[in-house]
Amino acid sequence: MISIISRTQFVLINERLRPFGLSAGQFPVLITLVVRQNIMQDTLSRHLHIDKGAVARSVAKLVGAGYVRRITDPGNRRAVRLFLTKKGEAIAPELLRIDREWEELACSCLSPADREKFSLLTESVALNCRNTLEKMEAD
Amino acid sequence: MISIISRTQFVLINERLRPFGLSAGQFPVLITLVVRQNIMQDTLSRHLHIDKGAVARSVAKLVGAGYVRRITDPGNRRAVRLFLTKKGEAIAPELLRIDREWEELACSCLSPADREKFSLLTESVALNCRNTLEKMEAD
DNA sequence: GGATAAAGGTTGTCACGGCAACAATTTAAA
DNA sequence: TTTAAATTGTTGCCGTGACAACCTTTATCC
Repeated sequence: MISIISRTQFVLINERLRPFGLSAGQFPVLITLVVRQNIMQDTLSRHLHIDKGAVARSVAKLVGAGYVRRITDPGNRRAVRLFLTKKGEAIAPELLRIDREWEELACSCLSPADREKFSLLTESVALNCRNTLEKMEAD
Repeated sequence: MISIISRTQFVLINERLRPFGLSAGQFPVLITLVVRQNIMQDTLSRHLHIDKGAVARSVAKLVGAGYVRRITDPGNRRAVRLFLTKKGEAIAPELLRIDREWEELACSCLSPADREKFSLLTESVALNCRNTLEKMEAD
């Protein structure tokens, strides 16, 4: 069931981002940068629990499409800091709207109390999954 | 958060199926056949909400690996009916165990009441997602 | 019976994330 | 100070599901 939800999100986001020349893979990175800029790719990768390689590719696409700039970190030449461009900032409201649209599409069948509950439980499970998996990988 | 859970499941199932020469993409099909055989690919696709092409590929792999047989439907030459082979039946207990392992990994952080709640809410959301998306596609 | 539409499965193409390997840089340890 | 380990980002490869197009068969309609 979980993967149905996940896949459906992918389809919707893909469709909504197409007019911007983007696709679903770039959404998590973009929406994170809308909320907070000046972060490294590695931070993004860890925050989103997405593989470094995938983040790098996503960022490369966003840079290529003109929505994101990379600035080399002044204190660490390996690292880059990510910022939205003007073009990126211009679509931020639409990205947030798409995010809410998805939320509404997914949870319109739930009462407000159940929405809150679902959100909390989902977060618990997600973090538990990551923690357990990381523990297993350390073994 | 939902995609984190989904991706984690993928990683775990991938690892658990590797000794059988299989991967996560085949798991939904296999586990469905453990529960119920003699179904068509199209039925599988609709039941799992996975694209026909993806199901066809998954089935092809399972057939190639010796876990599943295809029998042409006696009343409809387009359709095939899917059955587990002896080899497939032999690993059925392990598949069910893996399924439970995943469930435990994901939900070990929840109380039994919350597990039940999460399961119900997830199912509601998933079906709502599919229904809404299909309605959108009909427009 | 013939024409058209729908159904069941196959194959091509694409973008995606995971895993792995790598290079360059930075940090930690000896 | 030197060496080893860790960090940051890049690229290769793989399997996956979505979308599309296609072929054959079946169903529907006139």
